[in-house]
Amino acid sequence: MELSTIPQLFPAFEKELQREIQEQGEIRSFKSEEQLMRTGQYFRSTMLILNGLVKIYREDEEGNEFFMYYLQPGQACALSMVCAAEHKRSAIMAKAVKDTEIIAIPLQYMEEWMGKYKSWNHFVISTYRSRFEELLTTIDHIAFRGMDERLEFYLKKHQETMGANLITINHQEIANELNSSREVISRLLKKMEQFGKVKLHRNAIEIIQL
Amino acid sequence: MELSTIPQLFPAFEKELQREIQEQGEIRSFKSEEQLMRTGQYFRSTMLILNGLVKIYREDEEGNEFFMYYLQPGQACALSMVCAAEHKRSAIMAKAVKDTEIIAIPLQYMEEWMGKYKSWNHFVISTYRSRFEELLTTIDHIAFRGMDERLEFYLKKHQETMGANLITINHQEIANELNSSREVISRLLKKMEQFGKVKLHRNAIEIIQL
DNA sequence: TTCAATAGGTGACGAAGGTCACAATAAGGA
DNA sequence: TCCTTATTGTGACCTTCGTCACCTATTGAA
Repeated sequence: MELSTIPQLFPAFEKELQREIQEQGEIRSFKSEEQLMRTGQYFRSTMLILNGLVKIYREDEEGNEFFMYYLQPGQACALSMVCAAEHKRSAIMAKAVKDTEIIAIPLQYMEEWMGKYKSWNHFVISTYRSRFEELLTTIDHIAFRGMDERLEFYLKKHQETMGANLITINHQEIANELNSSREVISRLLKKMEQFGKVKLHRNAIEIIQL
Repeated sequence: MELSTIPQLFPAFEKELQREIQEQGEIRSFKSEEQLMRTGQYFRSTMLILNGLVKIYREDEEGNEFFMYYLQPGQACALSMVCAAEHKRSAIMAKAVKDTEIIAIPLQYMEEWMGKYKSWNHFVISTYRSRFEELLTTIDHIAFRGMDERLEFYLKKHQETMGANLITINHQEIANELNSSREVISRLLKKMEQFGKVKLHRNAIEIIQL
């Protein structure tokens, strides 16, 4: 990647800020399936996604994980901002779903830039905003919807984010991400197949009509 | 209230900012039970709570409401910030639970002050932060916990926020706020009474031991 | 090709929680 | 006091979902 991608991904940032990011930020690479953040971890930096794709999960004490939203290139992890700023443990887990590169911004710069660069300030705030809305949507689903609707929504999100109609995932993983069980997901998928919404394959689900 | 309370409630704000708030902000009063914000409404201002107490709810299309968190004097509604800034409809509902006064800050100042006053900037960001955490806690509860635990948590929050062991509320209202049904809440409360955790009265619940 | 591992299918069952019907108890007016 | 209304209690029943047991199908390595 290097010198070209920062201006491309963050065109709204001042030239000077783009330069500082490149100077002070530390690039880290993660293989697909690798964890970027673990629940309980402390942060001394926030992370901007350069390429790849990241999923954000909430975990409980028993290790149940619960998928909340995707992070794409050009976005930042709002939680890493919260945690770094408040010196708190991470309450979430982040996992790469493709090979992913991020750039880690140390806390000190993150704060310094807030006063120094308008665009950074705006970026931080709009990151909070958009994640706030994602969380509200998530709450809607688990509070008001049944597993069938949640599964459809999950597949739809996956489809949009990946830009593909063939989702390569198995039932067990979906169950984990929705905090449900494999059998339930299998049954619901079967029903969706009967309604012509999807076509089931081994290790893959083909979206027909959602 | 008037000229004294702003410095008291927002001591971190610059004198000049406190003055501007008083000049540009519009004070509004709400009786207990009155709605401050409705789902679907547009905002042109954000609101700071001066006194009283406000509850924030998520609503779905069928009018089910779902309690998320309290707002107390000295706090701001993060959602009104999001909505005002993005010119979006409100996705939440706010209701006064005591007689409440707020001060409404028009969008233009809210944005102007972001650059002008460090303390305002910090206030906005820390408002997002704390509400973010509240939402995560809420998600935890509905994703991982049963109704029994959620009810206990609900009562505990109520107790802490009101600073009283006697909660005047009926079972139906609790059910609404937890998006459950009256019978379920009645049964769970009965069970809690048998365990000596609460004592039930008409229109009131007395907290013994949670 | 054989076998073990992985993925998915299915029936039985139980627990949590929602719904319905209706009884029992206040509380508050007329 | 008597009647109406609001609140709470309770049993019966249903749906959704989680769990268990066990089966079948696919795949890939030995």
